[in-house]
Amino acid sequence: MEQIDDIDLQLLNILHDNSKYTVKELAKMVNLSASPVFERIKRLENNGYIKKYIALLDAEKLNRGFIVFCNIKLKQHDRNIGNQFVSDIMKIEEVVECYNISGDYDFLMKVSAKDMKHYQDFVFNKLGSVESIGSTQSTFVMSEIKNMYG
Amino acid sequence: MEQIDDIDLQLLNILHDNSKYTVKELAKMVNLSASPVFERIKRLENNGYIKKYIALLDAEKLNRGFIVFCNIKLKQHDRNIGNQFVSDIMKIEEVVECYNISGDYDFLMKVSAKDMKHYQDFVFNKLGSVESIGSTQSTFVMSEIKNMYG
DNA sequence: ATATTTGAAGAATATTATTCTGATTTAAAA
DNA sequence: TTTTAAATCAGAATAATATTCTTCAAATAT
Repeated sequence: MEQIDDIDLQLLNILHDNSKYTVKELAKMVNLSASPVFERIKRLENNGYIKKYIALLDAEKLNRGFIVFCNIKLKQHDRNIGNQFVSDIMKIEEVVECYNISGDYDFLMKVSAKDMKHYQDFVFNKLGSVESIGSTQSTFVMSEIKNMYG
Repeated sequence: MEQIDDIDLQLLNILHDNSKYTVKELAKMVNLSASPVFERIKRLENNGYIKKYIALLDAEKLNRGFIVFCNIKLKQHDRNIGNQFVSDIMKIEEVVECYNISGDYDFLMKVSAKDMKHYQDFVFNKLGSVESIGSTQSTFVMSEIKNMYG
């Protein structure tokens, strides 16, 4: 098991916010030359500290700016129903995140839609055809205050 | 206002999942040569469809694998209290997302901690010193089912 | 039908990533 | 403390990629 030091952490924090810096720029930021920085990043990638690199898109421009947190209660709590739910949810593009949670509900989903009409259509037509769902409860996002990924 | 076509959408979807492809690789995927692909990506960046590029890190390896959704009710609903809350929350590193929501609570926060002990410490010491908070309710994530960003 | 615009391909160039070598430091062992 | 070995670094050399530029073809408008 590899150990990481303070410079590795600096690099991770920088890349988490912006992965387009050149190694030369990163080197200047952490007071090293390019080659050790390059090697450190490769090591962090190979050891799994960095999982992947992605582009963040503008949800509003892509007609996905209407965010809803949707709580789900299953009909029954056996493994088959649970697996069926997970399998169904995976195929629905509006569901961008889904968690198995504690509390009154079984799952919490983050849903990304164009607008209320689109969300209504999603609930009726998409969720409506997922047999394993017992009940749902929608919490609408009025504004995004903080997002360390966005 | 720029219009985007099907090839642009393909590029956006690819880059949203993996931004490390070379333009040559992307060109092959969308059946174009490198230069038009390069120009399309620059256009998508300049027009704001692509907001930024980031590295996704392994939360578990960085001692942040314990996820909790924390609902917040404010003491009062005036602008000062709200602004104070937002300002305070911005400084707390465990809060990775925060939304102003409809329903019984005012805000929904996604909190990222090392473990239950760390979360308890977060609630008592960090949230405990945010004066604007009236009450909280914690929903624990038992497992992550789907994450289009992770 | 002709001019104009748009978008693409391919070559040329610039920049950056990646590798390699030698030097320096650090840590451990004698 | 001295010696040895293992890491880590800097800087040069090379390879790969991004970026620019020119030309050409297709679509659209005149």
